[in-house]
Amino acid sequence: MTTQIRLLLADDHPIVRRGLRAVLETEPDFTIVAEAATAEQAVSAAAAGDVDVVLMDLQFGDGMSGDQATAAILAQPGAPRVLVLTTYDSDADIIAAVEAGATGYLLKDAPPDELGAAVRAAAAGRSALAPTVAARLMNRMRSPSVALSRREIEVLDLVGQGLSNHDISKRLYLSQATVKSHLVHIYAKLGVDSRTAAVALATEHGILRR
Amino acid sequence: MTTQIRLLLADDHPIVRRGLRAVLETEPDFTIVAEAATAEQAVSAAAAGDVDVVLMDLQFGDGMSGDQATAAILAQPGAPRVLVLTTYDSDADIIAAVEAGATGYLLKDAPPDELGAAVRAAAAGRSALAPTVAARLMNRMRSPSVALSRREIEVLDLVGQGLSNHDISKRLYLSQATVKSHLVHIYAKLGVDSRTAAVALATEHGILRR
DNA sequence: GCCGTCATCGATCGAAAGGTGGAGCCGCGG
DNA sequence: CCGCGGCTCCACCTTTCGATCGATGACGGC
Repeated sequence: MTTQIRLLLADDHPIVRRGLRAVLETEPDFTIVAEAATAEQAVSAAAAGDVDVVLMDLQFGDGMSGDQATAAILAQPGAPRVLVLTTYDSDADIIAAVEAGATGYLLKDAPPDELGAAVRAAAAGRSALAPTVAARLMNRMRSPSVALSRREIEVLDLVGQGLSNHDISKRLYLSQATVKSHLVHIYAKLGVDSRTAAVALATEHGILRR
Repeated sequence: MTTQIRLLLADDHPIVRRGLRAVLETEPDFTIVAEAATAEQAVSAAAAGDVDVVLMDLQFGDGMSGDQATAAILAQPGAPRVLVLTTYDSDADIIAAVEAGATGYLLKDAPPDELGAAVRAAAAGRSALAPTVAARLMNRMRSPSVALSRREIEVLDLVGQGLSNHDISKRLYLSQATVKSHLVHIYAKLGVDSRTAAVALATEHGILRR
């Protein structure tokens, strides 16, 4: 017989927690030891120690985000595995979660049996990725990793807010020449030739927050 | 004693349906008569007739959207009430649902007891709005409703994808003059003076999809 | 010390975008 | 019927942006 897998559910939606509980409790080898409605609660519950796998949502209403909580949990000795379970699959979310050390990444529209399989995989240290997520990761590996510098992101963010070069130069205490220079570098790195295209691509790739 | 309230759950996430079922079945006067995993299923299930309240998600993976399904359901004689239950609260989603004739609008992070109260309110024909949703509606009433025409939205959408005026004119089989003309009107309606600012504002207000 | 990256600034020039004003067509409703 | 709003187009002008050169200093790794 297999050993029991002890689970922690971290999601800010009570309804989702109830649904997960209903789905997972039908499996005899799963035990739900705790629930967390905030990322902070998840971190302290995981620190208590008697957890094998954390089912972690990425979006919490306020406070710490799911990927931050994931990193905090995994930073502790004897940390459990973290299986990210979220509604949508933006590039930024995925890479943030993977970088934080998540063992797997599932979407909430996954069928229940797939969920159980992913939990067992995570408990065994194997990674479980939803197909669309895997595809996105491959995509990211193939494309030359677009690494903008901090300053460039700062400029591009203001561009995305609709500011002109002149506005940006005042906001950042720069000359317009510098702003333009940053933009030239940004365009080169992203392979585009206009501010709107740069913003569109950066948003799509999760470099910018909406 | 009160009469039974017959419910239809429409959500593409199995986990959410399980959670809703778990939460709502504890109420003695609720009966869940059907579930729907797509908007189309929801429409046909509601057409069957033995439903009082539909709990409707707005985001479905593909096919018909929740607000379209809401409109389709309410178009039929003897239609049930539709209570929208969704994860997030963009302006566009809210107005689309309200215009489609939804009786109430709840967020999934609502506590379970609030959900029960909203269902009873909907069954009685009273409307139930989450506080943040109500606030947004008030906000929209106050601010001059920024109604862009279909063509203007089409143009603005392409602008948001990073296309130049020339690209847009070719894509829509227009002259650049026409594109510029649409943009001038867009800027006037939104109170901005650049394409990036227009895209930023429109995205923020939910006029554009990300 | 040298090299690469980042950040800063400058000048110039053509292209794109924005501002202004006008015009014709069509459908819908008072 | 006639006005109004949406959609289409045109011309002219100003401003902004992007492209292409260039340059300097700071910082860190090899």
